[in-house]
Amino acid sequence: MMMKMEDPMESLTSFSESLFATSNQQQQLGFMELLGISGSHQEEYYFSSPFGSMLPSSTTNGFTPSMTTSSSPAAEVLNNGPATPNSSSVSSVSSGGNGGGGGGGAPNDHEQTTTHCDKSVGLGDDEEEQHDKTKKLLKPKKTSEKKKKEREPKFAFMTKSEVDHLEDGYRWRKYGQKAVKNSPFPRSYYRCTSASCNVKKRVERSFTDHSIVVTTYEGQHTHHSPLMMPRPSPLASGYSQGVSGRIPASGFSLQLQTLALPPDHQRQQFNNFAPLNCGGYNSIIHTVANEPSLRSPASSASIRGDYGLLQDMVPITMNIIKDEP
DNA sequence: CGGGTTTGACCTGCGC
DNA sequence: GCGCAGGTCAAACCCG
Repeated sequence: MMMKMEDPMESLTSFSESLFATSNQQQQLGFMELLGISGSHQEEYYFSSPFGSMLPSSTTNGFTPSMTTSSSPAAEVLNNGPATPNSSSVSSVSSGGNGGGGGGGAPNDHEQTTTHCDKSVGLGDDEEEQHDKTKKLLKPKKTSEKKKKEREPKFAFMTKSEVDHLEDGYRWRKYGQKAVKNSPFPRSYYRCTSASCNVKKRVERSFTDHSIVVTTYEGQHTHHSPLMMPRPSPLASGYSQGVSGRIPASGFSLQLQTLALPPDHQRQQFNNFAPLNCGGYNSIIHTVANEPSLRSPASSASIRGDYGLLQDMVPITMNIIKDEP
């Protein structure tokens, strides 16, 4: 739909600028706030991972992640850093535009059951017809709903990772996959498994830099992260402990590839990625080494528990994001 | 058996 | 109006 490829460099610039422009206005937003509580016209936010070579260190001093206050339906996008030849670029954006797709009007699982309609009415004689009707019955709902479904705020991350589906503390159910034009990588669609939660997310890889995963969240979780709840899961427990007992209202974590940058750069970039760690939300970014062994859940758990490192790297308070002009 | 994934078909919006 | 691309559905399949 409105996905358009743009010049990576240009995108990065505009993206960064938009971020800077709004950083002062959205200084203390937590991740979930960014996710769900956004300005009425803020529809999609893009964060570029502070890790990896995505962001040139030269830009980090100014790159203050924040929401874009793009008033246009399609927040302009991203990019990525010129630091490496493989810098990715993500295109993007859409304002959720379509919202619609088949069944489009049924973002929620429970709503999907709306097959209510008259599946039983006027059943066809044969299966084919029945099947056909079943599908067509979805239409009334769609059309009956407002023309333009309210657009959920979106929030995108660019993450340098070898795994497509990054662990973020929530449980997701994949409900679709689609080939993306101009990209050899398919886009996957996930929906939060929680019944009353209609948060969705799209996961796709940057076709310019295969190592970068673009995750776009849409909606707002109406529940706590399953992984944050007391469970006999090493990962969950490790994480909980990792945050020093502070169970986030909305946990969020990302497994990111470690940087091949000096500690100072890591710190700086991490700080610049403050939104994940601000507003009182203990959103955490994890660094995961390239070693496959470290990408296993167990390993991730161990890393999660190592909040010391994160703490060392990331101040709980949002210093950077608060940087005044 | 329940829950998650795969996949082909369908629907919608948009650009031409 | 048509075609394209994105988004979603849901049956079939897979797996623990």
